[in-house]
Amino acid sequence: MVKKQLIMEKSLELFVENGFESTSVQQITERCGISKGAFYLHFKSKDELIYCLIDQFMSEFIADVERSVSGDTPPEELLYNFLHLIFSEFQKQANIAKLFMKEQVVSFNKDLLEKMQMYQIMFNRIILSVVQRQYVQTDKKMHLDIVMVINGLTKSYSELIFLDNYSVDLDKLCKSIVEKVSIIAQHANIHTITLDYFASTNHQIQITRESIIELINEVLNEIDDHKIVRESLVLLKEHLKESNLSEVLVQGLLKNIRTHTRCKWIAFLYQLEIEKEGGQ
Amino acid sequence: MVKKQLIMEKSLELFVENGFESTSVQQITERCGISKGAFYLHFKSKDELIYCLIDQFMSEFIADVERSVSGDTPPEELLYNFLHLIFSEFQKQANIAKLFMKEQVVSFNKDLLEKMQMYQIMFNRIILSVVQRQYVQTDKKMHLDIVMVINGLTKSYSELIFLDNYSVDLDKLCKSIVEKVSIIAQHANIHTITLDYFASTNHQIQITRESIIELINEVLNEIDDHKIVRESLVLLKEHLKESNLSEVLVQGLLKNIRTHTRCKWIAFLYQLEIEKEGGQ
DNA sequence: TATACTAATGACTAATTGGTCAGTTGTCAA
DNA sequence: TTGACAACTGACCAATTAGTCATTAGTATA
Repeated sequence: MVKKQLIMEKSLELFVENGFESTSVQQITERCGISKGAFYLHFKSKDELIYCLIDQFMSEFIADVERSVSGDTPPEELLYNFLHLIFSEFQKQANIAKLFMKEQVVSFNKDLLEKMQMYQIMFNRIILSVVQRQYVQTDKKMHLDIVMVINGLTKSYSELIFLDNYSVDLDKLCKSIVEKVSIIAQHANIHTITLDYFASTNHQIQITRESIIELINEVLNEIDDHKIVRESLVLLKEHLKESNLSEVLVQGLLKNIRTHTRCKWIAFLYQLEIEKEGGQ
Repeated sequence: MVKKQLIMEKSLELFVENGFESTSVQQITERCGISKGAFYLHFKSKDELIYCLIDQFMSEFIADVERSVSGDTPPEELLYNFLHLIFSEFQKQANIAKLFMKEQVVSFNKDLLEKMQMYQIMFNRIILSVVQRQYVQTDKKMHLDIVMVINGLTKSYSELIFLDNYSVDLDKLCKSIVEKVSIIAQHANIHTITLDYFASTNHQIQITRESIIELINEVLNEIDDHKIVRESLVLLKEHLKESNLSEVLVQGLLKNIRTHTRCKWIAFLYQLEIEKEGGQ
């Protein structure tokens, strides 16, 4: 399995350097010092590689972001925590962050495109929930515009830092963005986006119990170690079908699996699903 | 020459649909209903096509932007004018605007990359000059951060409107952005970017008299009609070498050529060059 | 009609692409 | 030493690519 990681790392470098389309499998295998056949031992196709690369990063990333602004954070620290996590995660995974900034949606296959869209929506949802909690005083009509401001500032500062290699003090940067957003939340009156935008994009994302079960099965096939994680997953899967566990037990099981990187995404979707059920 | 325009239009469509790398010359010629040979009658290579496409749009775009915030605009309207021009220009040239948002710098050849970088710097300079004039009261240390805010907001709202097809009232949108930026200019205190960033990027852009003369010669070869434009260009070229005209005459000649789309860029660079000279 | 010219064609090439698979290598246990 | 097995190789394939060029079509002038 270590070779698979090697391929992912080296190919990521090449994608950042030359773009996805312009990087050939040949180039990847050369940089890895392996043969072409070895590549196809680990990935069914070049498309699967890019899909893996993005999915692995994004599922973990979104789940981390979600946790950084979870219920037990004081409302006034939400945005700061959110920003800090994003920028430090970008710093840790500089290559894939750059790939996201440079390469855009074009030229990805349909599956990946849909997935990306879903991540985008989830991301916006998280930001919206941050805004709703941190800026309770602000008129709700402004909330979506504030989401746009956060999105825009994050984007332009990210590019400055990671593409232009401008070095800043992370703490100061986050504080400065929080300051700007807070000022706007306090004083701005003109809003341009209405909730129908979110409504129109939200219904596109379909999380079903079946899709989560499928995901769990996938992960169960992949991990062999970690008895606790395996058994928790099995129990959670059971619960999805039969609803045979109390809430507190489910929360415990979710905490069990969240430590495993491959499960963060499942935990996130699971939480969303049971919240949806509870709300109805 | 009408066929060249056809190629540019149709190829632009395809680039937006599939990306630059994934669009083959074959596809372009098919959509145009012409043969492969005909394509290479108008463009030396596929690279030249994309270069033309971007350069033609950008040179005109930047020059228009620059004019929209020129000296005779009341300071309090500068940012509004700037934003309004950008968004309405994007609306007019929706396809190429989308291309810029979707396709990023990767996979372009070196020449084009340098050019793009130059445009980016010019763009930032224009925004900075807007900020400096409209927000004179604001601490200068905040100016670059305000530039970042404008950049970020423009970017995220553009994507919302042009990629997600969210329709908004242009006037209201611009007012809302101006409001946000003004609020930040008034209240924000934490700044994260220092002028050394601009200093470090600015020296990269080298406009020499020779390069302007070269540009003028290029355009002279391309346009046959328009006697006034031709003669103005020749006189301006002379003046670059000999400095034989008074400032007021030069300004008049610049006004003569600015009406011609292919000359807007030259006029812009020329203005920059003579200002540089005057300042020294 | 004959000539001269440009505009346009599309079969062609050489190179590269993603992907395959018969065969080789290395590493175990028996 | 043998045999079984998985990891790995790289020559190979069909498809596609950007770009070329001998040929043809169309048109204006003589």
